[in-house]
Amino acid sequence: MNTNANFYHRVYEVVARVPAGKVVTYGQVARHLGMPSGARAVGWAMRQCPEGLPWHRVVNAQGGLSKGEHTDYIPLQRALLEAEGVVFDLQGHVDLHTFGWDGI
DNA sequence: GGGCTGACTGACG
DNA sequence: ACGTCAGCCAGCC
Repeated sequence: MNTNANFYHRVYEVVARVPAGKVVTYGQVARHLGMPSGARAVGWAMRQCPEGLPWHRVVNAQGGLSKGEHTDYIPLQRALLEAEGVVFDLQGHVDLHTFGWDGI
């Protein structure tokens, strides 16, 4: 197993396994890695923004990048998710009950 | 070794 | 529903 892999590497593994049209939350990924409260650490890993990684499938617990420090990538993420079939509501967030990937 | 920052989350008023 | 505080983990100075 890749248990020896670094924390951020595991994050990329999980995100890369997220199917198109589905989204996962930082806390969900963190929880999967064994850190239920390590959502910030996951966010730090995402901040690296490695190419080839579907970072747009990673959203916050609200179902979107609603508001925060870096909001410039929100419209980009929304465009990418919509291209995969994800639907945003009038509030600008995704329904995690429908598009939330429970295969994690 | 100590402190600060950050693509977060949950709880409280 | 909204604004604010504290907690959490990894990396960097």
